[in-house]
Amino acid sequence: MLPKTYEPTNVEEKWIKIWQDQGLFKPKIDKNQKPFTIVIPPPNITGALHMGHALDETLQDIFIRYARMKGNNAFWVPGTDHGGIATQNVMEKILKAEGKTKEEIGRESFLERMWKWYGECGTTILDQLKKIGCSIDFSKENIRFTMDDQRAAAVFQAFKELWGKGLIYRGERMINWCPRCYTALSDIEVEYEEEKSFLWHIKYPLTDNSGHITVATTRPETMLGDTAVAVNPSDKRYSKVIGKKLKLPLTNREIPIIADEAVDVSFGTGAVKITPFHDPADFEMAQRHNLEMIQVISYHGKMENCPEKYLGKKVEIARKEIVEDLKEAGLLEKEEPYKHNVGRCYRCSNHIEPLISEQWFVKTKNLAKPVIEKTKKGEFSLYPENWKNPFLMWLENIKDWCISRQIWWGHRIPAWYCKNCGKESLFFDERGQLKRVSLKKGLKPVVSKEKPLKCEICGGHEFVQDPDVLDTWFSSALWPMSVFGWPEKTEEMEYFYPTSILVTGYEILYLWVARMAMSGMFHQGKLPFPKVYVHGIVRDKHGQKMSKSKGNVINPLDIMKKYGTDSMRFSLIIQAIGGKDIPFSENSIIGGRNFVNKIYNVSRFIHLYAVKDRIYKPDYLSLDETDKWMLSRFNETCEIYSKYMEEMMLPEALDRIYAFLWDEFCDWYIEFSKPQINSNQKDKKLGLIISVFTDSLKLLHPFMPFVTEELYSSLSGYLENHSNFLCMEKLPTAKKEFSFKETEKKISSLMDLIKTIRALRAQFSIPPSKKINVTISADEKAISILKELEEHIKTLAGIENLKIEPNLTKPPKTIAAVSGNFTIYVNVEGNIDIEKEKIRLKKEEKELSPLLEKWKQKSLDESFIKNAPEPEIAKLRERILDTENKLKKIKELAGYLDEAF
RNA sequence: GGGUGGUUAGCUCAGCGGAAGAGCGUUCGCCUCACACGCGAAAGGUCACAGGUUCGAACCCUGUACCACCCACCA
Repeated sequence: MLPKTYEPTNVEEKWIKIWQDQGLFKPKIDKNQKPFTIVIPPPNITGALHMGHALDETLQDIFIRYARMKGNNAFWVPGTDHGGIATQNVMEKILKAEGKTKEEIGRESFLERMWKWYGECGTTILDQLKKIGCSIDFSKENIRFTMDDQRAAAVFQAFKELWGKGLIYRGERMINWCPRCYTALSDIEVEYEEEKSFLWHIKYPLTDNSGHITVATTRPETMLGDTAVAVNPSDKRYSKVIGKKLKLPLTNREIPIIADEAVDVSFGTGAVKITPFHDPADFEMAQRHNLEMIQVISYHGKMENCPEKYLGKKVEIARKEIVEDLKEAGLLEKEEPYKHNVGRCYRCSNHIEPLISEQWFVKTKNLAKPVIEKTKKGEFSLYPENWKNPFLMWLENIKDWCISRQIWWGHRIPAWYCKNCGKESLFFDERGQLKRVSLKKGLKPVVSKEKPLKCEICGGHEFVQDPDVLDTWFSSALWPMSVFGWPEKTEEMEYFYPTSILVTGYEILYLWVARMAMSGMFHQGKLPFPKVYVHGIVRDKHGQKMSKSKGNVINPLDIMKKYGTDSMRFSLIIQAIGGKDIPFSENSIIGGRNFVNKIYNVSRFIHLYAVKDRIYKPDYLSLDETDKWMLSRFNETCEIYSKYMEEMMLPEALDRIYAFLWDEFCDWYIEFSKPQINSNQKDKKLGLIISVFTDSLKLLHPFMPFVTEELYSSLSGYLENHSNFLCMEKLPTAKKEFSFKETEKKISSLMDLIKTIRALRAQFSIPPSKKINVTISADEKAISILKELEEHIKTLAGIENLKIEPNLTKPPKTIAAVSGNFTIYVNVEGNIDIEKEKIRLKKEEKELSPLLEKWKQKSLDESFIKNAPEPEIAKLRERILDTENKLKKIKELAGYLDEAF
């Protein structure tokens, strides 16, 4: 005898191994078959997968398995991402734990450690993908990595092509600098967060001693780098001082008062301190007015180029001291509580310093254009559609992309410099390593994959490579091409590109999706995929983002271990409606776990009655009414399922199978069938049960691969035709000949009847073990329908003797209820509380009467009759008739009550 | 400041023009020979608020109020 509850662990391990060993998911190029391809959003090799990955991978696996079972040549391209800053940070932490820094061990050995880490962590991640059930071929040669040789070739090619067309340039711009990660970031790698702070009002004295000007700032420490104060030219308060000079407090410098339209008269004091080096708006203004720019905050986030007192101090500390010093000098007018947005690094959460720096950029305006066009034309679509507008808006306002990072882990920028020509432009550290490059003095980079042999300008032979690496998203942007071997003209590229769909979370829509689309258009003239399925973020049960610091992280590995992968997949997907965020808690898995157990028990039921190694087939020539009902329900389920799947409405499709299997198949059909399973009808019934159940498993398989594969395999011995693997089976489709609408109506009224009797039993506390005697009355026609279903009523309502008679008046010693056209009389012995019974009937009457009145009024309403569609009117009339009938019967019953007992 | 989504049962959310739904939780009765991770029966909702369109509105329109997220250089 099988255990009562499903044990997922061994089953999952078994199928992971078998699927791989059989090579079922190996990519194959077959020009006669249509490919269905998804490239995985490569997980960063930063550690373990989280709940968001579980969702992302599950969604993709569903698309892939569904496509495979539909008969497409499905290929899910796996791989991992080197993950730039994020991964470097992980390694820095590891080193710190060992008491080392990356500077101490040097660039080369640091990179060695990183590659070793990739070896370990990459494997861990692939193992976890297996556990999630991903139908990926995990053989080594199929796994891609954003930094392996082939991907490196793609990165170089892309860089060269962009450089060749003048779309990559190096320039000095205001960029976002993370002092913690010690690198520049692109604009979209900064996260803004509201912070409570102060607006400090500081007095700047005029040099002519004619008074002072008060400026308001949220960053007093930057005043040390002020090179002007700006006012609006139309601001009468300041018209007389424009052009005068101010003495910059705490320093010996003098700065001018300038006039600029950008200054908001109504904000603060209407006078703005201008720190060109450390504020984007000030930088622009400085360019208009040709102001000096002084860097007072270093790349390490410490004060520099400033009075001795603050030199080398961290920004936060300098801020406090400066405010104190101003207060002491009587120059702090007020300290106003103030909320404002502060930029934080998306990788380490530290404060971002905007500052001016020479970096590599990609010109994006023209790259975005073709993508905008494709999107507007509908050739590129996002699901859900709500993302279309934000996506377009972002592309339309796109800014140049800073692609250089001052870290070590990543694709080194393929730019080389002649040491001889670069005497004034190349800066080396004490170890002789190139640490900084400036092209301001006209040094020309040579873009090349290998070290150039000879300088074309001076004939020199010594070259050094740019010390920076590329933004990790630069290689990710090429992923849908690089995975197929681009820029080589490979067969894979030819066959699989463009891919079919991309599945990812909305948080990387701009960071990744937009850039893939641009790269695809630029390098291939084709989008990498026609549509994107955008899903939400897995949050905790309160809707909070999961984070280590909040301590609300749920680890998918723990969940899978405890409840099984199928349960987790079910629970995630059933909630993933419309791409919304998912509030996930351990509690929400229980529904999935229960469902897995439920279907497992269906197989248990089958095994209990079926004879081993015997073939069971449905006999479609001798179907009874319940068989037809069930086939018809399954048929509709197939129809709805495939409609939803085609529209990418996965949760809705899953919900339909769930409801079919649990409510219709288990709760009704199996129950209907039980008496016949103990009779000579057994084989026939089992045949149908097995057939419909295994077909349901097929529909369910993309969502819950392990349990369905396991059950299918355990049942396949009963099947006349079956594949070796459920995952390679063909999906069942709806068949017209199995749609029995009349039968559905009939059975539905039968179900109502049974429910009414059960309710009656519950109301009068008749224990389930006690069989009852029942008489059902109705008109002749309805009676004839009931007669053939008599047995089902008896078993499902716990009836000993059932009499079905036309037009009967209430027999003595019975309680009664009305269901549709039927009046039900249940014999009772002993004492029944007549008052209670009266109250029950009165209550029902009270509920129905006003409704009936309302409907009657409506049916008489001329404008309703005139405007409403015909079926609607008919429906209402039928409802009125039924209700009138029912009310009449209820009143009759109430009347009889007194004499009947 | 702009944009997007949300406000429906105690909780998490479906439904998006024709009698208010699911899962979990709650109450009552059942270890009925697949399943107590189960079965049966129930309780529980002026569908945020105010107008409007319509024969008819949770659903469409217009406002309002909160909530969430995204974008934006207001010091």
